[in-house]
Amino acid sequence: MKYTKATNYALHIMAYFVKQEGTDNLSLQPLASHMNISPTYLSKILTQLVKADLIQSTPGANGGYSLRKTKTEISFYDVIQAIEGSGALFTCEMDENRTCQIEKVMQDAEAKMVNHLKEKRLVDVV
Amino acid sequence: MKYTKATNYALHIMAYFVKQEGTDNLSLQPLASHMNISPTYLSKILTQLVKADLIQSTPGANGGYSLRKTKTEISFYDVIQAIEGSGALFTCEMDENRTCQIEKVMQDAEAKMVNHLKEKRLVDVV
DNA sequence: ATATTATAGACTGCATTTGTCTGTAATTAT
DNA sequence: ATAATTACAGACAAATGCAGTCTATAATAT
Repeated sequence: MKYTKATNYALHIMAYFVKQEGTDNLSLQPLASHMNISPTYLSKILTQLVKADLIQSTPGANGGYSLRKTKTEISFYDVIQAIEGSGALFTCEMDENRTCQIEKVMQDAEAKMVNHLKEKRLVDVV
Repeated sequence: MKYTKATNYALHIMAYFVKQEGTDNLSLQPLASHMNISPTYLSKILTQLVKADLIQSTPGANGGYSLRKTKTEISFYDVIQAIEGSGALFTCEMDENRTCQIEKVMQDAEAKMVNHLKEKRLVDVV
């Protein structure tokens, strides 16, 4: 059980946006070189971040990507959720009808982690 | 990102051991029927729990499986670790040399969850 | 010895992740 | 208008990991 590589990329991408704050839009090609992944694959990750409304894209010459919210507004959880989706870490496969005590404990544990990820913002890593 | 079904089974198996406390060894076939999975697959899960020293097995007639520690000693984390291994939830794929701030935040978040799972014992679910 | 139990490892099928390839759409500069 | 520049979308393929089966082997009690 582990977060995907795509999530790893997404977090680093977002951190990079923060570092480049104030400069022009970042466009796909240079960003791909910097991240050392192929432009088309990077594009798919960026599109997910766009759909989650964390960054915005503008096509055409002088276009590119830029942050949509401030670095204090965007939490780690926002970025992770944009890539991983919002599925629960554990869902009981048995006892589907009555409430499962095991599931309850697991959900409490997950909540502890999620709270931390919601509190941590992009600004905290730069 | 989600815990595997095997982990789900393992937690339920361990809870069942607690419920059956004081009775004879549980053997594979009946346990498989109760869990509604195939004996061979169940066997693989149980073997992992044996290797993690959470249960013990005795072959031969009247053999079977039984708890190795008390229900107050065995934590959720012990069981999960037995199946999932002890890998980190997030490891930075970049910045392998210098310390990665993103990784640090993720590890802190994971620690919050792990602490909860270490505090919760089998006895808490029955 | 024989029945009963667990153990080990090879193997298959399936789902997901990680990419690539190709083409399309939108915007801007000239 | 047209060309250059940019992002977007979807089909596709390879690799990985998970779920589960099959078959054979080892250990123990009676």
